[in-house]
Amino acid sequence: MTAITASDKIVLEQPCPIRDVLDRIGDQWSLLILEALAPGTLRFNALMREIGDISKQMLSRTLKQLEQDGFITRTLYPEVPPRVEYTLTPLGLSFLEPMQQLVAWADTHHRTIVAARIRYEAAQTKT
Amino acid sequence: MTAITASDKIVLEQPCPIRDVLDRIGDQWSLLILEALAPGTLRFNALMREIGDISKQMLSRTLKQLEQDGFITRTLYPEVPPRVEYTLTPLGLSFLEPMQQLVAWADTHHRTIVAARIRYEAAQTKT
DNA sequence: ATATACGGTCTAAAATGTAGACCTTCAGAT
DNA sequence: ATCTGAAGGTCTACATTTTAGACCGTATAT
Repeated sequence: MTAITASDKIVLEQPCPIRDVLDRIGDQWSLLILEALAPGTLRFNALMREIGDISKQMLSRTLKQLEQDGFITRTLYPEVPPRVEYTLTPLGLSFLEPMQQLVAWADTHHRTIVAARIRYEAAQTKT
Repeated sequence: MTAITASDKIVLEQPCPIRDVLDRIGDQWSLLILEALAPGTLRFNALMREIGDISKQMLSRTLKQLEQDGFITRTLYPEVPPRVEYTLTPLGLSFLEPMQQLVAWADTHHRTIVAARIRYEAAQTKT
């Protein structure tokens, strides 16, 4: 299911193009990272702070994947201490539009969803 | 991160509404299931066949979560053998629109993504 | 002298996902 | 009469993924 195998080989393409893309961005962190980068370039630790509860390893891995797929660029400034900046590419920027629609939908409907959860829980509890 | 704890209690709401929603639908299977239900009602095993490589357990669990959150309804017809139908609710239907945009984006850009992977791999390979 | 920040990697442990056996009941094939 | 298969799941054991946290090197601030 993942696009990186144990031996770290890149799976270049999967049978279904839709799944190929959704599998990559439909994980726990990708959307959150892209959203964090929407306002502009950020450094590694700034991203960690922005997202709040992601582990370094997952941030590092997910950034690498997003870079592989061309959503972001990684720029290393060989200073000391090193500075690394992550920026959305044109592809990443173009992705923002459908993603913002999703975010807008989430914002509009989350009350309804919370209500559904309460209703569901109530239905389970009785009996 | 998940909305269901080990003791199967429902987490009714999370601090950030966007994450509350994205966490739920941003897993491996939710989008795929909603997409499969877009054309109309489907039964459990029909969904399995439609999606192809989902395990029974994950299908069962994900459907339960989607039902909790009000995206789908589950209707059990107490026949023998039992028939269970899953259908999008109005909320689920309203979600289709932003999701289709995402799918359309994926369809449009997946060639670019595959190209980016090839470029990345080439860049890694040379020493 | 010590602590902190930078951007990670590594390891061990915890959480999550998978495959496949199993359950009940009935219809249809042998 | 017996066996098979399908329905919609659950349960268990195993595999994979994620997490938390130590560690690395250098340099500035205290």
